[in-house]
Amino acid sequence: MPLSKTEPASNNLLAAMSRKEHLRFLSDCTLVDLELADILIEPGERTRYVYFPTESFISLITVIDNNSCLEVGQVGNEGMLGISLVLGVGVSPLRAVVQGAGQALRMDAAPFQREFEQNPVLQRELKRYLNVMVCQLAQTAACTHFHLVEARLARWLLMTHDRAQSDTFYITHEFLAYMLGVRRVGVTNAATALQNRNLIQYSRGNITILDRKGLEGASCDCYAADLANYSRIIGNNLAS
Amino acid sequence: MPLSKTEPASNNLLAAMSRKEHLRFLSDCTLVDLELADILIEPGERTRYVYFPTESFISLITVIDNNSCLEVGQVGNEGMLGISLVLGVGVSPLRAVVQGAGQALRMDAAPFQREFEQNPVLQRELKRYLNVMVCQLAQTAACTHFHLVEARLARWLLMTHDRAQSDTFYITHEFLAYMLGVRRVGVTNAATALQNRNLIQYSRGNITILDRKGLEGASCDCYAADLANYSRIIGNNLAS
DNA sequence: CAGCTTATGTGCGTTAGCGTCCAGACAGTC
DNA sequence: GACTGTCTGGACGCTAACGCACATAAGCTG
Repeated sequence: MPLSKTEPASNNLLAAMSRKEHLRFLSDCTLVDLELADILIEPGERTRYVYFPTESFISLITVIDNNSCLEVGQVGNEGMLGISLVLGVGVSPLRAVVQGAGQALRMDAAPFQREFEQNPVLQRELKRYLNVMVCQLAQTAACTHFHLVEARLARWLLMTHDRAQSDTFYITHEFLAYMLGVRRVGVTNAATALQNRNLIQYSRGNITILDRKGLEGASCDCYAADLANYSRIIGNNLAS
Repeated sequence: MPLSKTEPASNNLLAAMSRKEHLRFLSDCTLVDLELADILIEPGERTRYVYFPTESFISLITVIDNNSCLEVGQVGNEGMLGISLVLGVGVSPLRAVVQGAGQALRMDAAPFQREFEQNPVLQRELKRYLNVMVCQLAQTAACTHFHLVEARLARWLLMTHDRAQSDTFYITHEFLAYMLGVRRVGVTNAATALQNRNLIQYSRGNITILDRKGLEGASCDCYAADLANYSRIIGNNLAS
């Protein structure tokens, strides 16, 4: 599918390029629709495509002991899936699952690598972005270990809210449990607590953020730390 | 201190360079002695030096909530401290603490970046190494969350054994607790269990690995997974 | 509207790890 | 040989999260 001319699909990583570079880059991209729960890559698989979400967003998940899962990162229109190609490595260590349906720009790995080699602006952006991911990974490792499920859930909701481009999104407790690496019941309890405080409202998978400020208070500081890292390294305004 | 001519100090990342490149690289390095428990950098500080351990090794630690700590990586003679310079970012997200005293090659950040720009072999090595670190970070995040202290301790001992170049090294339970993000008593219990199984022997901080194979059995699979990642990406033989 | 599937809520007993305190035990020092 | 600081071991009650099983409830399908 050629890139639609009517859609002003945007991804922050590409925004810094000159108009000319940007157009050339887009000419190698395909605009695809990502569907909820699609698995874009599994650990150990070769990276065939890179994705630049425009409306969609993606969870990066570590799989351990053959079944336990833990989300260790998210990719929205601020980022890119397949970043390890920047390091010349074409095998993913993580599972990537579509968390929010929508469009994304997709490019084959080979042209992406060629483009990356010869585009200093893109290099700068992607290297910084990768650094942000590394910081988030470290933060998440500690957060997952030290913080209570309720605070971690609040953080997750905030991160997702930033990427969902909407106050409402679809995610069941079951799936959330799989992201946070806890029991479904643990999520239900934490979610009930947040709902009782009128911070969120949910029903059968449809979650609405009612009180963002309140959620920020309920979240651990990791959310704020991530944002601070992002703006220090990339220097823009992901925060609403 | 100029580089001693008698010491065949070696670091795996530099080994792939040609002899000429290697010598030029070393001419910009200083051979330094790292002392146990030295803090080489704190989160948020600028990277003034990069270090290539030859005999020494270093722990990378996430600091969260102003006091909680968690080790998320180790740097021995297979690696480098200051790797984020590869991404053009000169601020460390982590604390780096000397875990094993000994020598390391140190270089100022500026000449390192110049050298990196113009040395494709070094680029390839360091990019791959960074990829290994990212994989380990993700692995550690999940391991820390899902695995029991005893298994995590065994993993830590194995990782350290690989880098200590000796069956005996110095680390108190107190310090170990700080690495693993648990109570000192938690470490004592786990260590006692391992000692009772004749896998290790310790006294007042001096730990000796008695039965490496046994330790591998007591460890979670994360140790093996890390090794597999390392050899897949870098392709050498860190494993004993 | 009947029946099914999916999502959420509740209620057990169990457990790993926590925070805290204190007791022993070893090693170096005066 | 007594003193002191450091390291290790054990005990206490506490709590977050676990595993499991079952009960409601909301939407979809026929």
